[in-house]
Amino acid sequence: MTDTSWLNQLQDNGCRVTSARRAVVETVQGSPRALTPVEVFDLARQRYSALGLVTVYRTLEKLEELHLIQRVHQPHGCQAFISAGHGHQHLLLCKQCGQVEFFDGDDLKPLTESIEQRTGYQIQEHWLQLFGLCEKCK
Amino acid sequence: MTDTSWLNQLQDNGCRVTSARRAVVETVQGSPRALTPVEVFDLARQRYSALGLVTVYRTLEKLEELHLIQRVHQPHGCQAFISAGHGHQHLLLCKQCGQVEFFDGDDLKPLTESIEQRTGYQIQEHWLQLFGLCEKCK
DNA sequence: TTGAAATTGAAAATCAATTTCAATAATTGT
DNA sequence: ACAATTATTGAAATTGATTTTCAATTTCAA
Repeated sequence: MTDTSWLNQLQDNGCRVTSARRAVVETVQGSPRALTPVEVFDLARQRYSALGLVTVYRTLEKLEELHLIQRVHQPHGCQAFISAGHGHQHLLLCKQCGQVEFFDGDDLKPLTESIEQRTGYQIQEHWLQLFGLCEKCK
Repeated sequence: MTDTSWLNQLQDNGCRVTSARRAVVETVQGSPRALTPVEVFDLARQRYSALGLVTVYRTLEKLEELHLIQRVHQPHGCQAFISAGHGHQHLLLCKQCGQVEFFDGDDLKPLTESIEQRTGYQIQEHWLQLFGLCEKCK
């Protein structure tokens, strides 16, 4: 998915394409790591120096609504965003460099069914995240 | 694990046992749901009305350090705490009433090994959470 | 019982996130 | 191209959560 397509999607949802949004979109889109709003702000200002932090928050909110980005939960904090995976995916995070990757192929059916049996719960969703070292960092 | 034992563990780690801490400990210990600092504050003041919110934050911090409680991450927020499970466990959360349960029996080895092969990552930890409806709520 | 040291709550400070608002910029229809 | 409409902007003010500071109090070991 390219920058243009993100901007197009924003446009298709009644948003206008502006320099501020372009800067935020290009920054988040091009990052292999999850970025906090302030990190996005600092990086995106290299592209558009008049950018305000408030606009970063607002743009991230819109991008999240459109499922173009998603929040990343970590032991240290949960304010960071990464461009979203497609469909149902799980996260793989490098504890060293912060790189985020997605993987699918989760065959959790047997596990969830056994838990449903054991606990009486009706399971609707699951979150799975793996933490480790990426190829470069290990 | 009983209240006394939590207080004993605090004491063993150089802390003093006070009315404020007793109120916080008893509140968090007895809750089937994850509680935010403010929720702990409101509930614990029923036991010790002079309690201050700052002390709640400080006590929760100590209890987390001793692994007696743990933070619960949810889509809506990540500020809530629940008494910790023993050993490596996973969370099962009721989306209706907020009840938290633990389960183990995670057989994720095959999955993580396959991901290591596929991605080149060296996986060190994993987080698994299931969301659904508990027996009463479904 | 006493005295040192930890703990307390209130107030102030910090930090993140949201709201308000007048000025500006992007689109639409002409 | 142009004006009119409407969304978007950044700054400032606001809110809300968490942390720090500090003098008074409480715990506990001797």
